[in-house]
Amino acid sequence: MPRQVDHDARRRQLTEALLRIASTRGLRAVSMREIAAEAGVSLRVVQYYFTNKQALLESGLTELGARMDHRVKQRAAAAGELTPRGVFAAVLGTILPFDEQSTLDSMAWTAYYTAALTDPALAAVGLTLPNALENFLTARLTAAQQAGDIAPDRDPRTEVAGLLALANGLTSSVLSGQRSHEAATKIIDYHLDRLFGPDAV
Amino acid sequence: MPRQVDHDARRRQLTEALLRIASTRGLRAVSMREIAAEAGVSLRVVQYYFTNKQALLESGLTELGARMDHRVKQRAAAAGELTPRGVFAAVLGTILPFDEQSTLDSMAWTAYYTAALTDPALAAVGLTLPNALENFLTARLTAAQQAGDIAPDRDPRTEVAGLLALANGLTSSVLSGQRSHEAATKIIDYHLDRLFGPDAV
DNA sequence: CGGGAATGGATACAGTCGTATCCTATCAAG
DNA sequence: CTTGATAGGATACGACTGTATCCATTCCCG
Repeated sequence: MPRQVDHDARRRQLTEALLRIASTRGLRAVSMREIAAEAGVSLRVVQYYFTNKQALLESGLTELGARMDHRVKQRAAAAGELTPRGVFAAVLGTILPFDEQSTLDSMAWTAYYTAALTDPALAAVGLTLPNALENFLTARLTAAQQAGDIAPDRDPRTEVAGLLALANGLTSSVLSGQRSHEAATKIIDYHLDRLFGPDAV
Repeated sequence: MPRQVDHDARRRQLTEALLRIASTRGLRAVSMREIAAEAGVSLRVVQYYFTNKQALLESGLTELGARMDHRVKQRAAAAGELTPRGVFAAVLGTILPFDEQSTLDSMAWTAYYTAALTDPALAAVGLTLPNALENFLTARLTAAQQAGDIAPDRDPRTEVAGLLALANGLTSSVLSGQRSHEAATKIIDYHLDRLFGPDAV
């Protein structure tokens, strides 16, 4: 066995095992031993690379945020030159679970969100991405308004808050099987139509 | 000690203790012994009135649904004669946490919702109320459309789905402290204005 | 080439969990 | 007054939890 080990890779491996458990069986099924089994290592290894279970949990949340961030950028890049409406469609469309992996991540995200309601340490880590998203979109919408792309009587921050809440609520209903991904996308498109006007691209 | 005991009252007492724990410390903090301590009884009593922890959990979810149902009717009654818009304002306003008790219940509801994602038994119990709400509001909106209260090109079910998702998403952000109750109410009112027209009561 | 750090296997510890069992009061009915 | 069901206190069980410790490798560096 080598003495030199890529610690970051090891930690990533364990974090991914953690997220796999959390997204399929819930955060309550996450234990040190379960992570070890899922990652195919011994319990000692999990202890070796993470001082605490708490540290492990926070690492999982950070990884989830990074994945979401990466997905948004990937979507935006695939769409090429983006109109203001295109930016919103990309971001909100990325919040919705649209393939198996993003569905699993949304499950894990929901589990973390709930845990954060009664665990301040997780709340601090978990709120950074949503807040950043809201600020980013608000800035974009304010610029779009100054460019005349949306009506001047709209309040950008209120609009963005509503759209993000809508996307989150729709994610919930898609995860619980109440609605399909397509139905949720239609509802978002419908609201974007109302905001940007029906003939905006 | 009497031999005759009101079993329903006993079960309600225990269920309320369970919900108090779930809403303040999360479902993960709910154990048979914690419920006993919270209710001021012995562990044996909890076992005596509920065969399982699972039965206890399902009872908590049922009670949460009943509370929500009761609150909606109370609000609607307080508003007296209700316009179509009034019905929507009452229902959606009741979904949002608006006082301490409803905030606690929303916390517990969120915890249950997340648990239901990986626990089919809970999902069966938990989805009945949301589905009933959606059907009820869709019927109301369809009637309002036939009466000419909303534009004929709107799809009632899509509108209702969007509004319920919005209310749920706003509830999440209020619970996590991202937004105040007033800000959330404003966003809902704003969307109701767009649906019913700004001069509807 | 030998020693000390890096890595991880094996095991132990004190708690807590859900559940089961044993046993004792209490009270309604015969 | 006695009997038997009801109600609940006390305690035990095995499984699982997070964490700590002991010990054997392996490999880099002097």
